[in-house]
Amino acid sequence: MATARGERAEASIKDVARQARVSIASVSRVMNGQPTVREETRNRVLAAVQSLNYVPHVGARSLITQKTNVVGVLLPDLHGEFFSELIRGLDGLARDRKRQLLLSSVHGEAEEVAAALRALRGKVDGLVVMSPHVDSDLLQRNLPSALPIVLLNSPIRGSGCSSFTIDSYRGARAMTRHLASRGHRRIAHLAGPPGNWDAEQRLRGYRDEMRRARPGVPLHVLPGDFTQRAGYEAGRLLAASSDRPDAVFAANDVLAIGCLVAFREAGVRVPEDVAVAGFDDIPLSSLVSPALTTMRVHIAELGRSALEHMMACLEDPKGTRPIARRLVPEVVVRDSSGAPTNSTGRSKRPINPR
Amino acid sequence: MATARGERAEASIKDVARQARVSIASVSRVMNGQPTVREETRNRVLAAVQSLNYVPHVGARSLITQKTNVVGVLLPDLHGEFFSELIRGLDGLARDRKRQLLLSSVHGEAEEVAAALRALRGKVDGLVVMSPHVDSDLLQRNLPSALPIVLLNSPIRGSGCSSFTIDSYRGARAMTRHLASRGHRRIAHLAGPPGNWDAEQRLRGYRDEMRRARPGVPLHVLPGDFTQRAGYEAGRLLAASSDRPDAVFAANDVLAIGCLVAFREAGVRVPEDVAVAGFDDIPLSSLVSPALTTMRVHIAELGRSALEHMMACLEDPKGTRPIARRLVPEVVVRDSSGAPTNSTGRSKRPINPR
DNA sequence: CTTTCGCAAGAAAACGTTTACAGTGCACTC
DNA sequence: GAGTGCACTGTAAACGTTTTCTTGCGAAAG
Repeated sequence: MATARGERAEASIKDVARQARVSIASVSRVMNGQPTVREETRNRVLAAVQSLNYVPHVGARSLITQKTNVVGVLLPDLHGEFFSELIRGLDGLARDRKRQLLLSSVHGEAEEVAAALRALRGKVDGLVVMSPHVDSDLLQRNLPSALPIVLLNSPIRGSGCSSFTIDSYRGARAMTRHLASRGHRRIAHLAGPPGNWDAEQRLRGYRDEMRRARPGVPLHVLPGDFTQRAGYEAGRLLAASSDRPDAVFAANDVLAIGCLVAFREAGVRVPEDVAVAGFDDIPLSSLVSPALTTMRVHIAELGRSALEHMMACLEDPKGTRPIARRLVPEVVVRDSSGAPTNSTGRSKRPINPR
Repeated sequence: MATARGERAEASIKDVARQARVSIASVSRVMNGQPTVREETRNRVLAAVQSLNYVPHVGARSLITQKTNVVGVLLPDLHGEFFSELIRGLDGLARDRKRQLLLSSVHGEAEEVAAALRALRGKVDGLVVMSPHVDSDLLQRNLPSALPIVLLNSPIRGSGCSSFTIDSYRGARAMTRHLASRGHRRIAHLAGPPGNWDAEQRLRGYRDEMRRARPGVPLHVLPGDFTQRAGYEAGRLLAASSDRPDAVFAANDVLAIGCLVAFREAGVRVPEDVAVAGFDDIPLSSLVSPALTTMRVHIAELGRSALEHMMACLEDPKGTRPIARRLVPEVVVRDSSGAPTNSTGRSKRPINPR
């Protein structure tokens, strides 16, 4: 009973074998529930396990079984609700499937990604990688060759890995169209960081749809970087500007919310003076006021299904072919995008039931 | 160059040794940057490494070095900003120190915790455990004996592990005092889940401070469980109730925000009709409107310093003694708790600069 | 009474590393 | 010309498992 912590090294299979007066093979068999062991032997082993407080060393086990039950997750960053939602989705499935997640976050790209990738060899059965900077070559070169990989947000063509992406281009067009349908003419785009795949798709979607729906209206693109601060700065600029646009379509929700805060502080009313829309539908978006119109991405679902596919690959490496799933987000209309042109009622939506 | 993915198994140190015509020992020496190897040999090895795309198998390495460079993190759940902030803090330090995080989340407590703990043996160098249900015995019994452990939020006395906790009791007293100082008399408490250590401390703090600051005023405790939905339900109840309290002190921010939403829907004005306060200061709290008065906990910092202490223990196992750090949260006054009794100005705070 | 079978359990190889130890060759020193 | 020391490299044990063989042995079959 008095097994005070930190007193001695962990017991190994050998210790158990010695104490139970059997071979290590038998201990192993008992631990793995193999039927081919006599009742009496099993009991002796179990008793020894109990008394020594033996716990198998999974690291050693996975060396020989070639399975770790761990999936590596490589993310560019961990700030904000987008990533926490993603992790939530990943973790949900991991837990259901009795697997664990090895988290690795990276900023510096390039060399740092390579190092992180290397540090994962032999520790994971598969990899979920989100590499928003489109450095396919780098990734391609550093990927351990035999490891199943699922890419999030940035397909690498011909790489042989599966990818789960958000159709940012179509999403951006849909949102731009929505804003236009609300009667807004001069729609500005608060862009994401240059080089980011999603950000670029969203910018392109905005451009194309503006040309189609609002031909002649000049494009208005403000630089940003997916942070609330950038949204805030842009919002201040716009609030003070002499020719304020009718609507601001931010490349993600966090930017939009920063913008919202700046507008509130400056006394600019949303949506009366200017409409605002975001992208991602992070949980926060339904809680700010005015509630944010945005593109619903089902972030947690994205993570979950990516991991699900990865597990399928793990169970049947040869039976599964790489897939490229592209999730189409949907417009979620809330208060911030203004009343419909032919109606006056504010949308009254139930709260987001998490 | 045409190293298409998935073509063959990974190269091992033996393959490199064979190709470079040296022993595996020399390869190992080169990989670990030991100086005692001739220039020419080193080059041969390096060339082989390059051509075989060799990456050392960290799993195998850690089997013999007894170091994994991974820290396990056991959390009760992953919902909400509290945990994402915590993970952010943990990950920040992990990244700085070139370590990785192995995430494991648990709900069912008891047997599930034990299983999770076992699944970690040999995969991690240390453990950060958050077990809000006060089941110290269970934890105590299942903890691998030699593993450094840091407990988050729920000290186990005499367990020999370090713990980092929030002083929820003092925090709750401070918040209750604050609400009282704002002139509120009938202060209700929206409690957290029973059995949760922090929730119970907060309830106790509320009770004690009410008795001191508002003797004679009956306590009013509503059951809850740290979810937004529970806050919402409680808010609806209160809004419809005939004797609404002057103020609601929720056991955490998420509850408070749920409550806020219910009040807004019911047309109950905050803080004019009823004040609301939360606990934790999740990032969201400064963004809702009215901005939420709450106890600032510095969640990410908590995670970061817990991990920092753990690393210190890892580097010098004998030199560090278990510590029990108790972080005292501070009142953050925002709009939701009402104007000071002797002033009318709404507090105008800068936005939370993440 | 042999042969055959099947069950239980042990021996040993394997997984991919690190590292203590033992060579090997070579330049010095006496 | 043998001993000494040094710089380098190879051998083999170890880490904690799983798993394939092998072996021992009692029972069923002939």
